[in-house]
Amino acid sequence: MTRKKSDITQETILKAAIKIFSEKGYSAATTSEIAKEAGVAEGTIFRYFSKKKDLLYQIAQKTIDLFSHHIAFSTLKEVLKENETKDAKVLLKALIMDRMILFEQYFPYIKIIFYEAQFHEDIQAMIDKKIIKKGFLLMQDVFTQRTLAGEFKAIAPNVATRSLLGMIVAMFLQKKFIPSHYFTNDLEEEIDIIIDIFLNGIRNTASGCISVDS
Amino acid sequence: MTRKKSDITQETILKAAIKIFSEKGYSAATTSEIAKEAGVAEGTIFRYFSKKKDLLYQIAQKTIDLFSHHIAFSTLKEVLKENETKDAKVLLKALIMDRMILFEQYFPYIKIIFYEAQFHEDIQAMIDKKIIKKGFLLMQDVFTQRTLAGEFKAIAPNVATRSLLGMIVAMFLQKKFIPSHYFTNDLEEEIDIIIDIFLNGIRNTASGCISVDS
DNA sequence: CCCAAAAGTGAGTACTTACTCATAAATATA
DNA sequence: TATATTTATGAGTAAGTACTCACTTTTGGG
Repeated sequence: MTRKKSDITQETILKAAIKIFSEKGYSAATTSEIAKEAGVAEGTIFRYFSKKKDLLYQIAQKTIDLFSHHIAFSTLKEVLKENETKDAKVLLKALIMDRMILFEQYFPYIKIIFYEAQFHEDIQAMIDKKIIKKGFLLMQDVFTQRTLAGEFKAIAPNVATRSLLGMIVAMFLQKKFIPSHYFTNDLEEEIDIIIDIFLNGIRNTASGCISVDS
Repeated sequence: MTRKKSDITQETILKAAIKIFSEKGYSAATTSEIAKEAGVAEGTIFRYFSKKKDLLYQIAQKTIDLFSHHIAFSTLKEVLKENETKDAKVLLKALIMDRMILFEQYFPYIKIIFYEAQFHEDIQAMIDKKIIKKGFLLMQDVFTQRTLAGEFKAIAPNVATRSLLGMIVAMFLQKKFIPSHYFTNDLEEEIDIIIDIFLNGIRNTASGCISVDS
């Protein structure tokens, strides 16, 4: 059995809305433009979404659920489990690569919900509860575990998580918005540098610390 | 001699616009609301700014100039010079505290221009040229200098700069938007942790490296 | 092929928006 | 005080805007 026509139309409209919202922002986007992008009459939109705001909320809901349940934490957990016993360097690389793919793939979605979260407290609360908190908890487990094992210092795991995230997001945004003259051409090389900073710092250990590599 | 009345009115309108823009975003903000906030008639706005967009551009221009010339780089340079010979820890702390104060003070301005940069390529170009590039160049000097002195590793200075910035911005945004349950109550303590991560990494040096503190 | 239900349409509506302009008020000049 | 200039006003306007609804088209089962 083929999918119901109404489902297809609804999805087409949602996709068009995501495109226009992420290009112009929610407020500057118009329903007529979304209709044009979707290839339907303007009235059709309102058969599926009672208000313009409903479009935004459904996009937010969908994106957050997507991240929360199916993709984000299942692959994240997998990556974490796969590399549980491996070196921190290997674990972090797998982790970051996994996150980069997600970011890249869902960039329009992410742009919309993170921007609109500013103005809609309910969206903000959803992101906080279903993405940030969960993600942080998972990461904190990793840090706590390796701290107990003596591999990591006893640094506040939330600060460590947020710092790593900050470095990655900064890289990603630079790649997206000002890719011109700041980057090494190789993404993996750059990630390696970030991991090295995160694990070992930028201070020259030769001067004050004798490194014993395995 | 007192200031011309027209200058005062113009500034009042600009301030009102900054408030409304940063609260609702440029598109969702209305000229009638800005007029109300400024305590003037709607028509008055258009005696000083021919279009609504002119408001945005003047705000952007003003903010970028402010950052570029007067406040940002003069104090940044001062901080750098003052701490030139001191320990990296001291330098970075002075640097971050200085940036935090700026961020805090001009948060509404920053919000507006960084958000609208997405949609206005000219604003994006201005930010890139007058803030990001200049700031990065200054920071890179610091890193290059200390790398040559053997204090820092030979890590790509742009990546190092961006990583440090990413960690700070991540902290700042968390402080602004989700201050509830992630933070140690003490900001300075948190900055110390970030600097420690940045300089020494989170890996436990005791296991593979013998630290020699001064 | 028929017809009822489902899906789609787009002109129309009530409202808001950025922006104008003739007029009024405030201020400066003499 | 009288007059010229600058500054401020807010009703008015044309151009959207989100959203409605009477109507048409499409779909699928008997």
